[in-house]
Amino acid sequence: MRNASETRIKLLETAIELLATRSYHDVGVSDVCKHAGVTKGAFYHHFDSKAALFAASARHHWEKGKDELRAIFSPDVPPIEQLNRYIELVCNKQEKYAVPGENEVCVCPIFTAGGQVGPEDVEIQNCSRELAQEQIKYLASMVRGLKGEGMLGTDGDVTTLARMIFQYVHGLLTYGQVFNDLDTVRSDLREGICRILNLRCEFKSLDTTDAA
Amino acid sequence: MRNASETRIKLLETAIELLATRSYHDVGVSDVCKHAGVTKGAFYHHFDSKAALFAASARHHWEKGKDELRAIFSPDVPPIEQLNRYIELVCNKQEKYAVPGENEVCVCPIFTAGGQVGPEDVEIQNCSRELAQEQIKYLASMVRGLKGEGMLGTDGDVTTLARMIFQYVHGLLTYGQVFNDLDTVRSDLREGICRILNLRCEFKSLDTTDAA
DNA sequence: AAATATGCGTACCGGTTGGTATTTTTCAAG
DNA sequence: CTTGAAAAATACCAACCGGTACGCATATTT
Repeated sequence: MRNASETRIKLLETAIELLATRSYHDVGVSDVCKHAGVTKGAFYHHFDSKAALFAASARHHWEKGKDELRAIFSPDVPPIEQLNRYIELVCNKQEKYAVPGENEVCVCPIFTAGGQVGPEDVEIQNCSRELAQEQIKYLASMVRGLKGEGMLGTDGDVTTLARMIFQYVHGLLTYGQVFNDLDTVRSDLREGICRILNLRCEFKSLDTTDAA
Repeated sequence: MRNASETRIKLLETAIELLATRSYHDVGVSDVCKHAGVTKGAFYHHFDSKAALFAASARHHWEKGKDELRAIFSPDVPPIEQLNRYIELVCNKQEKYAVPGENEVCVCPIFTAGGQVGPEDVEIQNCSRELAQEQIKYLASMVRGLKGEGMLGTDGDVTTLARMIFQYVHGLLTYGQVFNDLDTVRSDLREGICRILNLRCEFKSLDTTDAA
């Protein structure tokens, strides 16, 4: 009777890990078990179903990363710096979850899964929507900040812009995954976001001291 | 022995149709057969495998739509009009393949499938990449046109911009599919593309007579 | 210490799915 | 009309996968 919550967490994190580079259907319960070093008996002791695992897994992953997000999008951080850190965060995730040589690029496992299951898997879809919206909220606060400091060339609804960034980043990552091309992801990420925001040229550089 | 090529085409088109609203794994060979009104015997007479069907299906779909694309991106059509027609095309696909009430939004079946299969399904992935690149080429010619007429606010590499539009549209459609929200797709599509292109405000309207 | 509950392993089941073997039908050439 | 090959139907299989039954060990309770 080893530590129960430890096993549970191991399963949760293994699930997300595998989902980052493979599709929902490609990641089987047995896969997760094998990688987590437990058996199916243990699995179904902790979770009711495969869908339940991935929903719980997504929420766990989100909660774990929430502090990081809060730190990045904190009001203490200047908006332009928030943007830089967000971009850096996306890149860091690549290094963390991608498998160099095999799967160079990983997507947002939560949101992607939402698009890979049918309407019968309501649990997954709801989770996907919910967390996407939360992420967009954080982005919106950043956009509001940038707008407040007059860094956006053209006007635009804050929420719409945040949603567009989310959409773009997701599309970019999918592109990167299909082409297995991390370099393009890296180079397009910043420019794509800046274009959507219509960020004034003088603020586009990495150097945040420009903002002064 | 009914018309052989007819059944073959029926299978090809049924496959794409189903793939537009469901994931690659959710669309079974039996599904395709049932919807196409043939049996598995007929199916495996025409195709070697499920992967072969979808690869062929994607190419067929692409070839069928190529004339339309050529018409839209023809040098005879003013660039701004090309953009309008492209946006309209994406919306029209929605009306054609989406299932109102159930699946409001459909994604590009070819490219999406590429992200849903693992590296073992090389056939599908290659096809996905190939056709994505072709589509980007068409977009690039449009971007080049817009740039040539000085309609783009900031400078940018033509191919990069085309790729970004592709990425964005794909991300937007996935978003629409997950949230089952066609309205957002419609409203974000134009604005998102215009922002990526940084299209000068005076050309943003639908009315192409502005360009004069 | 007996009783009980929890954590987890082993073995297995039922349904689905991609794919095959075999037969029947259809059509066209000789 | 015969023949032969393509087209398509029927029936079937092996593999896989999500899920279950059940047993056993370790902890917790009484």
